[in-house]
Amino acid sequence: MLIGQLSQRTGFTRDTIRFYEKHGLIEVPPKARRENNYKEYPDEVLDRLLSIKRIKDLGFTLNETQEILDLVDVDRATCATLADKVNVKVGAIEQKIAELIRIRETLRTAVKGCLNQCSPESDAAACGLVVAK
Amino acid sequence: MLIGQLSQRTGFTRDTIRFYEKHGLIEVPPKARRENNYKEYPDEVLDRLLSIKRIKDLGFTLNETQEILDLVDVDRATCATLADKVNVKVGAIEQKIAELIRIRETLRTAVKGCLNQCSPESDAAACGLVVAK
DNA sequence: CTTGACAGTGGACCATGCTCCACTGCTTAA
DNA sequence: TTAAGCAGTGGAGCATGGTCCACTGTCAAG
Repeated sequence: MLIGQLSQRTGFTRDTIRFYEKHGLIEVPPKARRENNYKEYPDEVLDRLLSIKRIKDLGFTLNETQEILDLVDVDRATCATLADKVNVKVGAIEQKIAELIRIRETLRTAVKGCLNQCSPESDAAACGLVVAK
Repeated sequence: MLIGQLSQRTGFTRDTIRFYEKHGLIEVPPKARRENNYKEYPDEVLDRLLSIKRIKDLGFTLNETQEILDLVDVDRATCATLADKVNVKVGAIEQKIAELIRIRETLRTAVKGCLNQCSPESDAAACGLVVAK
């Protein structure tokens, strides 16, 4: 399969696919060239790209994505190992959620405090809504 | 005040303060130089940096931070205007939270599905925990 | 007088994840 | 034959938020 096909089937642009190739997320066997020097991507690369898409959509970075794929492909990881990795990520996500909730509450509280103290036309510099007093 | 003092009092490194200066988050009056060419930062810069710190800690980007400060300092914004801006940010934060929760649930579901189907020693490639099948 | 700590400037570099560009070569249809 | 469209390569550039480095100048203590 040529890169255009691969692009169509995965939704990644050619540039993105080449970017992934540069960065080792996908590999093309060095021999996989047509006579005209075009790369012939094997079906496994298609699968790999679809996996990358799935994993990325789950909020993993490209580095993490590569780690996960290597865990599975290279290290032939067990379900337990992979589940551990996913659980670590779940923990990280929960921290982020907690942090965002904290920030949201701070902002909400600040707005409420402003509404109580100030008229809508008050000078924002004075009420300490966001800016330090 | 010299930059070292400013750094101590704000917790920003000199490099960071200079970075903010380059990018227009803080401004030093061109005349504010000692004879030896050292910059004499007025107290307003200290306040400004403390505001930047507060706003950044609330999850705003540097660009947003600058916009907020300009709104207050340059446009002498009202509380209503600023509160609007903050509410927009709250909305954005809520979207992020929702997205993270969605991802967390997907991951949790995947792990559960794996636990049901596979023994811990099963080959991770087979169970579709994360990798596309 | 020398040494260290501080000040100044400009620019390079880091991670992240692409995106775009230039320049070239191959293929295919009108 | 010529033009469009796809393929290849290498490298630059973008946004974000710094960090670090080199090189130079100044100041204060011993």
